[in-house]
Amino acid sequence: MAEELLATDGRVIGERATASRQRLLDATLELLRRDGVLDLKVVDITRAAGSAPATFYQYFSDLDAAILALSEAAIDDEKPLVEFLQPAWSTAADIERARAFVDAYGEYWNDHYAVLIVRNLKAEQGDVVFRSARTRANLLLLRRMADMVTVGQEAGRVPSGLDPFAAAAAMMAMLDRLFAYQNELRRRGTSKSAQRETLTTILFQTLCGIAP
Amino acid sequence: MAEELLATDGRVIGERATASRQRLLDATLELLRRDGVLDLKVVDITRAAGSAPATFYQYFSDLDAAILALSEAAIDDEKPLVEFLQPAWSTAADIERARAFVDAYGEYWNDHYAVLIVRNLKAEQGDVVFRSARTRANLLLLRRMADMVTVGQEAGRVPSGLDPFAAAAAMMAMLDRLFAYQNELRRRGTSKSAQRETLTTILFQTLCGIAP
DNA sequence: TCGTCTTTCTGACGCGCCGTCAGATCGCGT
DNA sequence: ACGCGATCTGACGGCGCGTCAGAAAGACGA
Repeated sequence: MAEELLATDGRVIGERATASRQRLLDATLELLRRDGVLDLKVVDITRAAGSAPATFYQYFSDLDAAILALSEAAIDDEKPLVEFLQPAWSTAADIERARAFVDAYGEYWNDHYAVLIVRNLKAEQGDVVFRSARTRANLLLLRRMADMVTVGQEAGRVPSGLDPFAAAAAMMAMLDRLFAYQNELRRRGTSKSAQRETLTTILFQTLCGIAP
Repeated sequence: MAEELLATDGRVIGERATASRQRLLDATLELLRRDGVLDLKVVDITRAAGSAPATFYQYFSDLDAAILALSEAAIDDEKPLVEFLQPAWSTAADIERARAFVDAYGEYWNDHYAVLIVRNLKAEQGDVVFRSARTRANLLLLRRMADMVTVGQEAGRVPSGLDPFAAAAAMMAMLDRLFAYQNELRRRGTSKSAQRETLTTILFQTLCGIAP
């Protein structure tokens, strides 16, 4: 652990510098939450962190580098979610585990939405570095889900027309956007719990092949 | 039709001005495709359109306004998709219509992804204008899908745990990201047709309640 | 306590884009 | 050919970017 953090000039940084770097990251996250990427400015970040603009460039080559660092931090919180997916759901009783997974994913998304939105944007626009960050973040979950589909297919519960990995990706896509439509749903009078229940049902049915 | 287009100062614009405006929109779209939002600059747009920077501001109050105009244009191409959803799929034979819908949606997304990505980003970040644009674009489809779920529930094919509108939103979310994971899928060796088949199956099963 | 060396921070600068305004240019109607 | 509304533009002040040389802050031995 205690990764050897580097400054942009390549030198290993000490304790004080690490603290400064972290203050900059904190400020970046806060402003990203408040203003969104499009209005994110390094001057504002350094103002918020109480340092000079030049300091920012000592630790990050540009804004992207800082956002990427935040993305990497988010990955750590995604990994534990895989626990909900193994062993594979196989009986109707496993619906509880599906519900727990949906809840946990929602919480994860809620904690990190500001960063995840940007990471996904960059990945979709073809940025290789961000794409690889997303892949690294999602691959564990994707693989588990794909395995669940395969298991379900072997048991004859899941339609053989499903490509396991594509189905997993479809479910991730659905979850990734769990909150994208939240306001529309709220306005239509759909409660949060109805939304959660709906996602659970679709997920369970698709991955496990059993309609609750 | 032939909307009365306005300049930023409120006057109705004539033929020549409309052409200029359109040239600016075309350039905006092209650069949006090529560089993404984050690197989109009005100087570049006007350079590409062969006019002075000031001209841009004659027709759009800022970059957002131009992107919004592009979003509105995309809506027209989304509306026809509703035809695939009515009347509601009710028999196993309707799977063909589901497949056609998935294809059509994919094509629609392909034509407009650059704009749609930005529209969704803005909507997710709380921009009211863009959120309303997205709602207007999606509401027809969402309503139809929700109706299909209700019909399926009444026929006892679809789990009653599904909230019709939330399920529709989940399917839209999944489709919205049809291409977000495309590269990951391609790299894993999942063919385009397998992906299409998978989406069709999930969509059909969720909305219609029949596993193909 | 002091001097020196290393680490870390910063003020200031040149550059390029933003958004605005006053005035130039266009082209239609007569 | 002239006049006038419609349309376009060059130029400008302001601001954020990213860089660099050097200042400040600690660490450490004497």
